[in-house]
Amino acid sequence: MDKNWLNEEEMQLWYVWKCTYKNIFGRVVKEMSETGLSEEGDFGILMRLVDLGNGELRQQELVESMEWTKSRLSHHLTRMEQRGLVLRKPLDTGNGVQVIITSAGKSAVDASRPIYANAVRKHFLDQLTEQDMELITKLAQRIDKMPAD
Amino acid sequence: MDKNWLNEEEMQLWYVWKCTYKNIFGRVVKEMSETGLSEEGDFGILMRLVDLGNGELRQQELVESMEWTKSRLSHHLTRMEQRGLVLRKPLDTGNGVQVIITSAGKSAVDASRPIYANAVRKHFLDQLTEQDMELITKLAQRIDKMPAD
DNA sequence: ATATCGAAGTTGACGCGTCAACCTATTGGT
DNA sequence: ACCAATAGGTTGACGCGTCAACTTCGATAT
Repeated sequence: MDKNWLNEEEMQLWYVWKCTYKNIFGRVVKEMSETGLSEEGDFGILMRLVDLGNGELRQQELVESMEWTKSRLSHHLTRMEQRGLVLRKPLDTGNGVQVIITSAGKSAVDASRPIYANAVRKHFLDQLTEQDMELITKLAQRIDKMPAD
Repeated sequence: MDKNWLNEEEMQLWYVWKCTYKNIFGRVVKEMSETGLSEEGDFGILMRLVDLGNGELRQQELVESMEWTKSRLSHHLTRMEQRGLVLRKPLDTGNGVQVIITSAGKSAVDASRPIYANAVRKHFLDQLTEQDMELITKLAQRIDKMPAD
């Protein structure tokens, strides 16, 4: 009963939680890989461009909506630009950069959407009972409320 | 009701789940950072060396126990060796490498254990209801049973 | 002995994230 | 008009993971 160590069960629960997350997320990522787009980055960005901005958004808006750092986004956009998924255009009205989806980007996100939806359903949503969903929502609220310290 | 898209609630639940994980894990990682050891890698390896092997283990045993690839472990050990946390010695009995914790490694893991325990409790265990724990356990079983495809 | 095969590790290249430093417009105060 | 501060982005270095290619050392069969 050492207060300074985790006992077997505590360790186990922590471990199981991490594994479960990684399994689910890993499976979704794996199914997404056939689309050539990554789940968090590529797909997240392209989807936002289309759904929120009808094809284009300011870089700053993307940063806020994704809760990424500007650095991370900048790096990622550079890579996506090289792959021909988006292009960047300096705003004429002063500071700022407009991110615009290319036709290749549009095709990619269109093709990926059903695959994404299926993967998330199959590996996550379909595995949850109604009660599970409620618990997850409540847990999320509790965690959100906690100071990150 | 497009079967090929995720609707608002589905999207939301998936998002919330990912955020919750990242929040919890991120907070634990952050508290660990003051120890100079990473949670998954450094601490996981050192802890296993001590608890499973009384200070040393074969690289292959580490690989199995951590469920890492040998490549990942090799890279990580190279970095840890450079930091003076472990050292590697070729086995005289043929193939294989023995990983041995250094005194610096031992001190580091000793000092980190309580910090780790506190962080996991504070940000994870203490936030869970009995019901949540059950959810996690049951979900894990369901997920494990599923073929990864 | 020899050829083969598999187990154990290493290596290099690449994509991803973070961090700190930096650049350059715009804005607000005096 | 001028100076400082801030907002918006970029860049370079570094650690981390993955993947594929490669080495090296047994074990096993012939």
